[in-house]
Amino acid sequence: MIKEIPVVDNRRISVDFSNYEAKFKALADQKRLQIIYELTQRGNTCVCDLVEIVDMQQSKLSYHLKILLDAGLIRRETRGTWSYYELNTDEMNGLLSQELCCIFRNGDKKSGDCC
Amino acid sequence: MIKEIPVVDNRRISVDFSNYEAKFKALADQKRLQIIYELTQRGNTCVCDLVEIVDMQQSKLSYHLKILLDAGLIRRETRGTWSYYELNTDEMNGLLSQELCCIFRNGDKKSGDCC
DNA sequence: TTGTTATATCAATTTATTTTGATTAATTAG
DNA sequence: CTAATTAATCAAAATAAATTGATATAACAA
Repeated sequence: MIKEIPVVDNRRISVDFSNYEAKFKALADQKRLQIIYELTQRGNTCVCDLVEIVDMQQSKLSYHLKILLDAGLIRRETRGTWSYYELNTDEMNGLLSQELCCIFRNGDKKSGDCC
Repeated sequence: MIKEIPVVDNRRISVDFSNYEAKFKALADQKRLQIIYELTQRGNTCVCDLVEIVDMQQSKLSYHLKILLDAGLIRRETRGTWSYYELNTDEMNGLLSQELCCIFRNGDKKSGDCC
């Protein structure tokens, strides 16, 4: 069988795909999906509450929040000794389909709410 | 600080989130994203071609294709000794945003193509 | 200051995933 | 039949990610 040698744009693959890899990796865990689900439902939430909501030991929760934060899927806001986390709506909406609305993302500004 | 004890629906989390976990896990790898990208561009593609396109050894490619197949993100069709893989359009479109059109998914039937 | 709370980080361990090369199974060609 | 080809699977090794308990840091209260 005679084949064309395909041209593969390696720069794109290494630069661009790694970005998506980090984001999907952050989503690729049930505990983190649960965290995202709760943030989708509740909006801005204190870690002190999240510990109980997701029933996870503190250092473990902190580890998973960091992965979501580093991937840019959530945002942190610190008030005193408290940390509050919320979804990064733009990132999540740019990544996930409308069908996941109210599970792992919220509505778009334009099209309004979805649930 | 007085807190409400939150009610967490554990059945939902274990049953439902695990399904999404598997799908996002399948997406959480640069090599698999590259495979998906190529299938998005090319449509139905033979493994014999894919080996060269993504420049990956055969057993490794087979391993990654299986992960995508098991997650339901792609479909296989066998003709003789050849295997052809293509995107599972419905699954990918139900999962990923319109913004990822022509990278990791294609257009919807209704709204037409996106690139 | 001293003690307490909230949360992040660290190091060690455990667990899961990926890679590799070899083998197997199925199909086809000679 | 025998040899060659395609692609899946297997077991071992290598790599990566998650869990745990302990510690560190910073803010605040007494």
